[in-house]
Amino acid sequence: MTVRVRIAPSPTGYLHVGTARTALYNYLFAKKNNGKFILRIEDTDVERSSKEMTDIIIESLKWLKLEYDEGPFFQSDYFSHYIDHIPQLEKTGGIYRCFCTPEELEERKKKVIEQKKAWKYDRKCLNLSKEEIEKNLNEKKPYVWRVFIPEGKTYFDDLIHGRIERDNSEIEDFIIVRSDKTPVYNFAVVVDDYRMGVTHVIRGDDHISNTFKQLHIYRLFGVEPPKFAHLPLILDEKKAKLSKRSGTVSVLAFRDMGVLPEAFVNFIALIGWSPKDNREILSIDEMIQLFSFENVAKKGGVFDYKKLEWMNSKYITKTDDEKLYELLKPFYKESGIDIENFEKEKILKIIFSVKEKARYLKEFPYLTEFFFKEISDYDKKGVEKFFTPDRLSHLKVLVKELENVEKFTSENVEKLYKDYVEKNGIKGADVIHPTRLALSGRTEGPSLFLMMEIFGKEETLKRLTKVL
RNA sequence: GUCUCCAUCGUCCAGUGGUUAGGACACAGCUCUUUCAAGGCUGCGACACGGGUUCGACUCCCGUUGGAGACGCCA
Repeated sequence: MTVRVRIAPSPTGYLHVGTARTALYNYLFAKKNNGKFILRIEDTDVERSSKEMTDIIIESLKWLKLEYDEGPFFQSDYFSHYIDHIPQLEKTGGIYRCFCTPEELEERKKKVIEQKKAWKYDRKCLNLSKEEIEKNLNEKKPYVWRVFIPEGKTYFDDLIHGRIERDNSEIEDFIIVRSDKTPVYNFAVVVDDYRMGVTHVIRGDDHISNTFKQLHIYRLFGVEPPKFAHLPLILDEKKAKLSKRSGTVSVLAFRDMGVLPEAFVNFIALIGWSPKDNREILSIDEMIQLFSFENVAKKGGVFDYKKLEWMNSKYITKTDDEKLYELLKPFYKESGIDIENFEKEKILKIIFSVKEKARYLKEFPYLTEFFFKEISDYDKKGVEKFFTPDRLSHLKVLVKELENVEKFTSENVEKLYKDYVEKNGIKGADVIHPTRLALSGRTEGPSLFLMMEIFGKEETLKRLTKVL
């Protein structure tokens, strides 16, 4: 039997980091087993679903390079389809009409909770007589369909947790069809997963309680349920389920910060899973190779921004300059610099000069902005420290010598500085720091001699002369 | 509150009866260096607790405690 898995986000918000990781694990499992990865949009909540969000979800998946083999399918396209199954289920005697209004329910629920008891639907409509039902129907009273939960126990063997069991008395007679005839999540999921031949349901463990309900629907259909794997949740610093309130959770927000998709995927993969040998940097192919539920943790994991930063900087460092050039265009544009207006070779060198420092692509413009604009203000402390009379007098001499350099390469410039320092018995820092400050206005930055080469002779001399 | 899940360094993971309990991030120090980073080295730092089982428990069982999740005509 070929493996078929799905990711089933609801288009009521951006693609969440947690959903992204669920998608990743589904993807890894599918690829590992030569199976199919399906995208299904769970939009049965018409009120809260939107086309924009659907587009964002698709765009997010695309950015992550988690390509789906089938879909996207939309549950809203099958609305009538779900209801078609009701007569079949009714015949089993496993579902029943409930005419209780939300208001009535609310009232009864309140009373029960006041007595500090757990609320569960009280089955008021379970044993309505044929006549009563007819009467209600004739009066056009709205009703929902509920599943009757018999006595006993419900259990399943989770691929990650092992057997999970729950007494049926803990499961209420839940609703599968709303009074407006639309299916509720638990019902739509079962119908779809079955229709699509989903073999493994891999989802967050916040769905465990839904699984029990869904199992009862499978039972009524007389159909073998799929295998389940409930993933531990991704947590925030406070160890609560990661949510909008926890900070940035939208996948595209990470893209916009300049996180590389490969780094992001690598990072989220490692929350809740790791290869046996503790490797940290893994390509998607390696992950596919190594993925197994045996290595998936049961415990929820905190989303550690610091580690993401570290990993992203690793990926940036190893990305080649040409590729970075392409990726960086929008980030520079956003800060008002059109790098395509400059000589590409020069931009490539600029990128190279700071790529080991950047943690996010977004940092490049700031890290390199002095290459693109004249310096008007110099670091205050730096000025006090480095623009002293003695140091400036050295610079003055250096400027003259620099003028005579024919090939203005970092090697040649460096040699010139080294020779000068030795000849005059001073410290390299005494001329290097003032030079850096004059060129960039900063006390820190890329390798100085490389900077000089990038600026070229003319611009270097211009900037140096300006501070003398 | 009820039910379910979970429990190794601050954080993410290794560890599946006998280990000096390992790696990574973070943090601190040292080193390298023209600066900041990066790199290299070192350090700090954990088996929640209590009972069993066993010759022997971080590893198995049971409790306790703690944390999380679910308790919608949301998904």
